[in-house]
Formats: sequence, structure tokens, C-alpha cells
Amino acid sequence: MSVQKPSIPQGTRDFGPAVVARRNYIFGVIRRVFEKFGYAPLETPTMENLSVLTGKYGEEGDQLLFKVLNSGDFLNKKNAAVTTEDLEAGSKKILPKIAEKGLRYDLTVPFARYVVMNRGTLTFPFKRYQIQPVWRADRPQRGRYREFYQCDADVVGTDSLLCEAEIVLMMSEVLNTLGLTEHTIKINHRDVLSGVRFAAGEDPSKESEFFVVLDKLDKIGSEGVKQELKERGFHNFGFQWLEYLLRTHDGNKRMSSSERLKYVSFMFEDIMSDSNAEVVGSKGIRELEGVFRILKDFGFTQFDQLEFDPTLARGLSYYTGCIFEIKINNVNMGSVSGGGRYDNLTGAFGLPGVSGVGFSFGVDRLYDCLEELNLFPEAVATTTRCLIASFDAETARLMLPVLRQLREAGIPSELYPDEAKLGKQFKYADAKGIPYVLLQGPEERAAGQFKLKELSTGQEQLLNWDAVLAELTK
RNA sequence: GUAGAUAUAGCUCAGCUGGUUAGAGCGUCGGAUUGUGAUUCCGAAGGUCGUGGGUUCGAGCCCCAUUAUUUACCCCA
Repeated sequence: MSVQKPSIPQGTRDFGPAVVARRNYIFGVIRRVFEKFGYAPLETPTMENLSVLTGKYGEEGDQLLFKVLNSGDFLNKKNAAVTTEDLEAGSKKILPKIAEKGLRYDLTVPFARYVVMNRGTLTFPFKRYQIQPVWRADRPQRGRYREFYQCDADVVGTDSLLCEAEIVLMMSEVLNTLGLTEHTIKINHRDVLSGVRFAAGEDPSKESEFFVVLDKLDKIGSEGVKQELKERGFHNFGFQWLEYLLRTHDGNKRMSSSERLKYVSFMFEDIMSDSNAEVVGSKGIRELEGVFRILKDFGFTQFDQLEFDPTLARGLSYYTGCIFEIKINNVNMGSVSGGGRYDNLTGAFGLPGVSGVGFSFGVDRLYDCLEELNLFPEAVATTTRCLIASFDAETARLMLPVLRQLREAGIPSELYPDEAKLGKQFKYADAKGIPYVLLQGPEERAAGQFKLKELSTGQEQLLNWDAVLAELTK
């Protein structure tokens, strides 16, 4: 049998001890903030039934779902799950017969499914957080993986804008705790987008596509937006609305968020001929103003990190209210967090009229940002505090009670398992970042003492047992 | 799905216009030092040059195909 080079699937990664330690640091910060805000943990299965997942993420999302092949021989003539006619009809026809399960694509949809299934036992408003990996059959590239962790916090069962305000508070606290102070929390409202679409006089049926182009204003500029709208077959070329939006994005005369809110509100009054249209846009503005007011009353001060952006468009297939996104300004990386309010998500599972709002951190991207900015605190890859070195099998045996006593004293410790030269054992401790090496040779034993070396200073001390414990626990 | 880049030792990479036996640093192992790491000195091991074909007297280098990785677009955390 030929030896094959081992490999892992595209877009997946191994995490070594040092990386896990740093990832856990990020998870810890996020978890503490979520719990401080009263969210309770939830975990759902890695696999969901495909019927739960399909149709929730738009057409493109369906293609990015990892499907799990059914067990059993579905081509077997007796069972005949797949018939000859199916095979001739093509893969679309066969798929539902050979794959009934799929890997989790995000945490929001499984959460909605959970809420519907457990509606009788939950206390509403229900606040949950969830930290688990999700999978997308995407092309990997910078900051994009096929397996990655999301950290979600969502509330269902209340329309209160307090939830939106608390999302901003949680986002801000996590990022500032991690040291990512150069960030912008962008906020918009689905109704503001709809208002802009009305103002542009475009057809509601192509709304999502219109928003996708609008979202690129920062990236491709107003000329780019005009051109792409034409290419995509939009026909109204009165660009008065675009002039308005450009003013809010003028880099030289940066507007504050409250100025922008007033300005966009004025735009709706100015352009709208249809009064219903104005109502939609203005409703979005009023809700955003409500969120800003709650933040102010709460005592939130970092309004320089919070920005109302009327072109921000995310999660178009299900967000219906506020929309959030976080950009780290001094790193070239996609958004590290996103979220919003969705009125109809549980409706897809037969429970209409329950509003939810939530958001998600992408841990892997946060990690990449912290790495690039050198913001990780000095990580201790090894938890071991003391290595017991030995000279031979006999002294190793005599050190076993010492090992036990160290551990009983709560000092993480290990005994070098092989007979090896002291040099090799010290090298091992150094490579693993173990701060102390303890040894007791015939000389020390005769004197009832131990030799303890601190590797960072190179200092060696001859100590009795109590002094060893005192040094290691200090 | 569309377009580009890369592939040489465990890792990071050199390798000239195609020319004898493919190199360095780091790491590993051994020794200087049979009771001491990080530092110093000496030495050694480690390669079907991603894979398959072609051109050539001769290919790590040129051509074609293929696979993997990676970047950008689309979309997204």
C-alpha cells in the first residue's frame, strides 16, 4: 500500500495549542459580555434537516449548503430510492432523495427552529447566545473559511428597540475589551433602504438587487453605482437620491450620525411623490433615532464608533428592521460581525408574529485582526508550571510522590516520561514554555532538599519542600 | 461559477540564458559538557524539485495537461 500525504479539506484548519489558547481568550471575552447582558447558552446539532435550511439564505445560500449523503444503498433495486427516471432527470431531481440532512450554515435559522419547536416551554422574551462552528461550501480566501465559528446573541418575542441598543452596547464592549478600538459599528434600517428604493422609483420586485448595488457606493463610487444599475437593467435614471446619499458620504465634510438621520429624513420628504413611500422611509429613520436615544440615555459615549449608513445592506433575505455590521478600520478584512431584526423568520416554521433581533461575531476574522495588529495578550501556550526532571528510572520512581504532592497543591506539573539527559529535559521545558524545572539527585536527597530552577532568569535555588511549594504558588 | 499567482528539505525561501553531484537560514539529531535550557562552537541526517506527458545531446528552469494552495470578483462572518 502506498503512503499518501495527509491533508485536510479545503478551507478547514487545525488549531495548535497556542492558537487554541488565543481563540479561547476571544471566546471568553465574548461569552462574558453575552452573559452579563442576560443571554443564556444554547447548542444545536451540527446537522439540520435540509428542509430547515433550504430557502432561508436565498438562492446563492442554498448552493453554499453542505449536504450530507444519506446512509444506505439508494441505488439498490429493491429499495429504489433513486429510479432510472430520476437519474435521467438530473442531479436536481436526485438530491432530495439522497440527501435529507445538511451542515449548519449559520446559527440564526437553527435558533428560530428551536424556538418554534419549544415555544410552549420558553419564557418570552427569550434571550440566548450560541457559540458553534458553521459550514459554507464557499471558495476560501482572505478571512473566509469553509468551517468557522460564529458567536450569536439573539432575542425573540419583543419589538423593543432596547434590544437593538443593547446589541450596539455588546458589540462595543467586546471590541474595546479586545483592544480593537479602531472600529466602526455601522447601522441602518431595512425601511430606510426601501425608502431609498422608492425615492429612486425602482420596482419592488428587484429590491434586493438594488440594495446590493447601493451597498457598493463606498467601494465603487457614485459613477460605479450608476453604471452597475444600468448594466443590471434598472431603468430610472433620475439620480437625485444618489446626490443626497453622496452628501452623507462626503469624506471631507463628515456628518455625524444624527445629522445624517435628519438629512436622509429630509431627502424622503423632498423626493417622495408617493406619500406611502415617505411613510416607510420615515419609519426606519424614527426607529434608528429611537435606538440612538436609548443609547444616549443609557450613558453610551462612543458615538464616534457608531455610524448610521443609509447604504448598508446585509442579510436581505430575512432582515426586516435594523441592520448592523462592524468594520475594523485598520485591517483589510471583511466585516467581523453583523446582525439585524427579523420579523418573519419563525414564520417560515409556522409561528408568525414573533419578532427577533440578534447579531453574530466571526471569531476567525476577529482572530486574524488581533493577530495582524499584535493585540493578543502574552499567551501562555502551556499550562504546566513545573517540570520534574529525573536522572534515571530509579529517581523518576522516587519523584512520583513529589509529582502527586505538586498536583495536590494545585500546581500543574509533569514528570519527564523518558530516561534522558538533563539537557534534553531542560530543552523540553524551554520549548514548551514551562517556567520551572524541579530536580532531586542523590546529593539533594541526602540533604532532604530540592533544586528548583526558574528558566526565565536562569536562577537556581536549593530549597526544602515547603519553600518549593511557596515558590511555585507565588 | 469567472480571472490571476504560486508549488524546491519538517518550516521559510534562494537556485543566473537550459549545462557536472540542487543550496541557505530556522528546526531536528549527535558532540564540545556522563548534573542544566535559552546563548556559543563543531558535525550529521534530511529532496522521485506537486503529478503526468512533451521539446532538447541535456529540464528544478521552456511547452501542454492535471492536482493542490492562494488572491481578487460574485456573495458573505
